[in-house]
Amino acid sequence: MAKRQVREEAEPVAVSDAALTRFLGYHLKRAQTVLMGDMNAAIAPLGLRMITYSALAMVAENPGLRQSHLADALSIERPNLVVILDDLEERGLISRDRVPTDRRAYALMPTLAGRKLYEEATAAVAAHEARMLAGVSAEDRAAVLRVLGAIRHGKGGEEHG
Amino acid sequence: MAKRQVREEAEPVAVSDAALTRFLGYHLKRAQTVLMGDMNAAIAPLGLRMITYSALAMVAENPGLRQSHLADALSIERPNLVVILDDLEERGLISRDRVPTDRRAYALMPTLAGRKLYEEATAAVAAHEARMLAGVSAEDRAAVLRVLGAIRHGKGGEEHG
DNA sequence: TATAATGATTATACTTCATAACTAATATGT
DNA sequence: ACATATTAGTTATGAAGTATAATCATTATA
Repeated sequence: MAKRQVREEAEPVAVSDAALTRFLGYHLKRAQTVLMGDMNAAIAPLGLRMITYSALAMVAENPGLRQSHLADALSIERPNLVVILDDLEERGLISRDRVPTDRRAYALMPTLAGRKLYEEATAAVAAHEARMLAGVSAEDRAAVLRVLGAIRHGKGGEEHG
Repeated sequence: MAKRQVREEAEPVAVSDAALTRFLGYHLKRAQTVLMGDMNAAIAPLGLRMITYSALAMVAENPGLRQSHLADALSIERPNLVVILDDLEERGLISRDRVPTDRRAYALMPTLAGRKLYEEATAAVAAHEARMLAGVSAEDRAAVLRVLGAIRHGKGGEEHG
């Protein structure tokens, strides 16, 4: 019988992305996508996504927080936060308590179940990130934080503009 | 007169995000958002977005590329690539040439205008990234590439299943 | 006290990203 | 050769993320 042409798994076909790999932004975006997807998968069993976890974490660490302040802290729009908090509230993880001194506002409070799930999720995220960074030195991690901080806080981004 | 209660610009209200800042993923996402937005703004005057630029760059550096291979290389779905290429083609930056040996496929080719715009955009992106990373040492940049590579290629992400 | 501003919400639209289904062409199996 | 399956590209469509305008209740301001 003729030697079967092995082509089973659609071999990747060499495409040079040298033009893009010279940019840190390219690596940044791709790594971010991978990490985000991985993290979401890690806490999906707990019924959380990264954005939900982030909100829960902020409430747990800043009890009494207002929604507008949380939205600012997470850099998301207020309307989009509403549905996230609706989810957390419906599942009994946080409560929206009326603020006596300002009855327009809600003081966000974690429930006992919320605190518990927050601890579990934090452990899961930490464990997963530790695995992802297992082979990375402490120096390299520190370097990454320096660089990401520089990017985020716009070194030379908008001078006198 | 009473001392005017200065509250003009909605001062940020201290919210502790210490629970999240311990995770590299948090910094990664935020830095990525900032950098992406900045880069898009940098090449917007050329009528490009990062995804359009990336596609143009790949075509310019890999003339004759097929759409499916480009989609794989950019990690986007084929249907979503179509509209990107439609845009580039309508603007005369690339052409979809029929492949004689396989009349289903298109060989993507940059036009002269496409090459020229690619050069301009590359200069703009490079200049902008250089500014963003102005204060960052070469060692730190190398460290970032190591870490992002480790994340992207899943160190310990999915062993045996 | 009338007017403006704020906190939260609703409605909505736009963008991004993914899947299913379709057409045309090529590859495969008997 | 001919039926069947596969592939390249496209179309249609839906889900998720993100942003804006408008509204209601409440608080601040002139």
